[in-house]
Amino acid sequence: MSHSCIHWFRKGLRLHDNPALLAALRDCRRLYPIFILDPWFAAAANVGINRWRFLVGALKDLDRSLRELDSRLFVVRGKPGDVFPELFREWSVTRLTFETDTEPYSQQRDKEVLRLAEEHGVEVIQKISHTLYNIERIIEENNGKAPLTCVRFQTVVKTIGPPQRPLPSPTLQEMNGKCTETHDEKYGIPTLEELGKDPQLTGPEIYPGGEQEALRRLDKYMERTGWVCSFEKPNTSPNALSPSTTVLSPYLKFGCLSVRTFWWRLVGIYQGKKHSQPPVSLHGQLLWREFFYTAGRGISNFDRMEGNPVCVRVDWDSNLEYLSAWREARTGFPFIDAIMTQLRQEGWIHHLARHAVACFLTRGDLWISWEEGQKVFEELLLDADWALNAGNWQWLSASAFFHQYFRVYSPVAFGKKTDKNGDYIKKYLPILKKFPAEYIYEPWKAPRSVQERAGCIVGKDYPRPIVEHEAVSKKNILRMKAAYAMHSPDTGGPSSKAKKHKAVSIKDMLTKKTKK
DNA sequence: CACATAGTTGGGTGA
DNA sequence: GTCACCCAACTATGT
Repeated sequence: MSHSCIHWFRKGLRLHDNPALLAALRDCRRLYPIFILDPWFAAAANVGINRWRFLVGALKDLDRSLRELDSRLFVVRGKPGDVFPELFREWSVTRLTFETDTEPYSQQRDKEVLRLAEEHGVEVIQKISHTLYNIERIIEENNGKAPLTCVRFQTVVKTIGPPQRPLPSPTLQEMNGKCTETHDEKYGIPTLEELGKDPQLTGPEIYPGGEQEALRRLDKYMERTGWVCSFEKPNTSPNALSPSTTVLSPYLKFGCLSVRTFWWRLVGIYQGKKHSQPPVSLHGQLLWREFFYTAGRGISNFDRMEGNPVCVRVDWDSNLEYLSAWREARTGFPFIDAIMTQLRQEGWIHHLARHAVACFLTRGDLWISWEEGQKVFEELLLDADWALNAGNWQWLSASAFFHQYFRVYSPVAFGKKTDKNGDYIKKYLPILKKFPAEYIYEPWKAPRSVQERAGCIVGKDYPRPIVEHEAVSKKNILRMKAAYAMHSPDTGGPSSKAKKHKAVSIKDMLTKKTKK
């Protein structure tokens, strides 16, 4: 019982399955659970108000749970590099624990903190619990490179074996009497005002942050065992009026929910039953998360086109007018605008809805760089997660992982498959509420008399489409073809393959002829 | 090295 | 409503 410990919460905003927190409690006399908030960084960060609210909710929930265990959360203001030396001295700290984070930003930050800890004679314990696997181990098992296909990824993790089981939360007995300082102001939970956000600007809080809500939500969905066993992602609807999937992603992103807890709960439900398989099953969804975490760790410049070895170089346009129209939900395509409205208001949209708007922004129609889309999602999504965001944007823009660029989502046809009447559009774009179903996806095609009866004139009350989908997408497929011709999968850059490409095309033509 | 195969979730058409 | 097929021809991986 000799240690004075800081447990540093960053992600992993939970008590369940928190190995670093449990490590802090061993031989511990005093425990300081902290969260560091850099007000300068907060003001500059590309984080929308909904995600701030989610974070504040998660911190409040964490503080409440810690109080039940006779402890408290200390929210420390400042930069980690400035804060730690002070705290080490003030609290006579001998040990620092935190969860491993594989993002480049975090790696760099933690490197500096490790140095400071060493300087102050503080022992550091890091534990892996944000991912199912040790991401570095996956890369090692794949000969030092991140796998680029899901099949390969699955093969590699199979050799490692099943993920570790989740650990129990600390008990009152373990925590008791280790927190003697009380505080209200200095280390209190921040308000939205303190973060420079106007709480008036928030909508209804559909997905409140916090571990308690995460576990409640998990329980709610895991009760439906039939649904869980038959879950296949492509068969869920992007435009259901209430989410057709679990919306556990924001809770996984902040670590309010442990991915291992989720994984093993699914194992329990699958046990002895016929169930869907990765990559489309719920287990599959968690493996996709690992897949992109691995890519983010193993591929340099993963959130950019330049210097990113797996990313095809495309001559994207910069078109502020198109970009703003997309971001502000006024492209004139109701399906796209409804999705972008839901994103801004609620902070979550279905995965396939993300596909539709991402394809539209990039290779499908507007020919704008996926990096611009990445920034908008980074701001507005509650579940914005660095590696997943970058990876999925590359996927959808056919820049990496996915290469069948001739498969284009139609901003008109795609939504009709699961919402013929356009109820989803009417929910998020009330101006179109009175449009008859046959015109709801293409209001510009409605005769003037129909528009008048619906009380919505296209071009006045709702925008005309900013591009003509059919014409643009055909042209863009050819532009993708050109980009691929210039791309070398080995070096990333423009390449020697341009020459080789001609020969390949001729060869393809020949084989085609012989086939026929 | 050559070659075959598969790839989480496209759209359109016609049977 | 469901399915097979075509569109045109990509990359990563495995044999």
